[in-house]
Amino acid sequence: MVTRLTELEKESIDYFVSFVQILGLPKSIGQIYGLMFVSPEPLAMDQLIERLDISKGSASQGLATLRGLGAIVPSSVEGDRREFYHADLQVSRIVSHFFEERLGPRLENGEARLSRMIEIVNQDSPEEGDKILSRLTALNKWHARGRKLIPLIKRLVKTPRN
Amino acid sequence: MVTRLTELEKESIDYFVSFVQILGLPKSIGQIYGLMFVSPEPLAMDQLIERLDISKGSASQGLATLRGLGAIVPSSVEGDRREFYHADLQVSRIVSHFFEERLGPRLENGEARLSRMIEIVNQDSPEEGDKILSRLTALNKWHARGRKLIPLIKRLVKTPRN
DNA sequence: ACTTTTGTTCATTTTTAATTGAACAAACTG
DNA sequence: CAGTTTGTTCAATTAAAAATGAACAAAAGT
Repeated sequence: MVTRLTELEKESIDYFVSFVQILGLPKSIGQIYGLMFVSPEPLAMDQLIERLDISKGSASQGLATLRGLGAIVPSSVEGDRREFYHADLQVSRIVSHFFEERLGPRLENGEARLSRMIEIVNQDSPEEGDKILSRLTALNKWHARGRKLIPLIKRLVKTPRN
Repeated sequence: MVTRLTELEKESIDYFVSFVQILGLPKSIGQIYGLMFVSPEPLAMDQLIERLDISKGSASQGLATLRGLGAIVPSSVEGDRREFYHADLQVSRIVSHFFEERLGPRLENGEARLSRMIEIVNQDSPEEGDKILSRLTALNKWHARGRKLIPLIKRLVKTPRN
């Protein structure tokens, strides 16, 4: 890193880097968000590039992703042509996005595959397939639970009570 | 793949490969579990190697991980020295393990880092740090929620009601 | 009109993670 | 006890993901 980062910034960056990695997002996104999170003023892309010592490409891509997540908000600065951003406190957006975009489609895809499997067992070997069928049925229940889990998590994650 | 797999096996393997990838586990683990899931008889390591066309190393490592997760159960076959395994239906184990081993430690680590950050702000800039401090406090609430979320998910995932 | 600033895109490079297979160890076999 | 079978470990290879930076485009300034 070219420009020295404060202790606070370093901590925040590390914090969010490890956070986004849980969700399988690239490190650079954590760095960007981490720096913005503790920055009182909004930041522009070239500031990120310099302070985090990342490439233009990573910065541009990272900002695009964070914008897409709603995790950062564009904010213009008087007399400056650049686009500035500040962190949106709604970390919930990132988490919600994760569950909606990542888990949701997989659940659906999984359910399709699952019915196909049940069909196969029923057609090909309805006799000896008992054991397998019960396993597949068990899996099916999992999907039902998964479907319940998502809105539940989203609610927990969104409501800022207590 | 050397030995031809049935349609059912292929579907199951694909299903679990994409499942374990959500959790960030290697593909080979999904393959192994997927094949076992639809296998009426328990399977030994060399059968996995042959049917899935994976290496000894992957098979051994994969089995070790699945054993560690409690996702497969050793079961001996009369008159055969090899170690056989069958899939444990408790998929919950895998999910629980994920939340306990992966999320838990990160939460703790995150909390430590968070208090450090709050300390830094209080020491270095108790005046102008108001904004940042409120952000950090917001984050703290997130940890509280995360802590609540884990047992909640584990309960949902474990109880086989409905 | 042309020069500069700001930002995006994407082919290449770098980094990271998973897989392989040879070497080894332990347990059985005859 | 020599040979075989079964399984683990780990250095080297391969494959997948992320980061880089040059080329390009769009808007602004002069």
